[in-house]
Amino acid sequence: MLSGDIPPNQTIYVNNLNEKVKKEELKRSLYALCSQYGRILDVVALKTQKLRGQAWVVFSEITAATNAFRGLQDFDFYGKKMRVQYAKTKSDCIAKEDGTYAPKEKRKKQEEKAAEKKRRAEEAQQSGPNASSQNNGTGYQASRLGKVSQEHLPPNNILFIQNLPDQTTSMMLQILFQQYPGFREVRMIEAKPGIAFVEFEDDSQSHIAMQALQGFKITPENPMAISYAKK
DNA sequence: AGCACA
Repeated sequence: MLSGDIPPNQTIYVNNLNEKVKKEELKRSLYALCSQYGRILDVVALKTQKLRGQAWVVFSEITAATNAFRGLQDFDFYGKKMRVQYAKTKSDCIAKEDGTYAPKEKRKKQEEKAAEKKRRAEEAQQSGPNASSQNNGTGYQASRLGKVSQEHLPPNNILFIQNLPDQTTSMMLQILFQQYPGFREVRMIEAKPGIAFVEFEDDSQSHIAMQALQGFKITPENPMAISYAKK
């Protein structure tokens, strides 16, 4: 039996993800990586025992999901090969769009879970540690835009990236830029948020990556501005 | 391995 017997879906299910990556960074990196294949409506990732190492990326079009499905199969992501499938069911945010959203089932499920938990708690008659840290700092901050200087500079194997969101990590940039041949490294400066340097082996390779990722949005608010670095 | 929507 083939494992790819799940019908196409505009949501892809990704697993074999590196579980050490924090949820918010994981979501942002997936957003950034998957944006190349089309418009993304949502990225869902939970770090519960059952759901860590997995994520769902919801595209606005099935064709985009299909391209991501193919293009990202075995993609090296935080040191592990991404495994991509179609999601088995429709995402809530899609159901919400076409009016088929049925919150009742979910509530029922949640009620069942809650009831079960309560029952167990009552039976055990014990007090356990409350480790429910719901830190949802979904902070899409407005960028410190100001002056994104775009003067014309001579070709350089090093690229200068501006207008990055605050939470950008060098790993996130590596994931994006390493897809292009000749990639060497990313350098970020602690004291200077919002910018980075990305080095390639030569000018033509840096040029190709610049063309490919010019204006690329790590978050919807932050199209990156790429130029050659000054010599 | 594991298919959810805090």
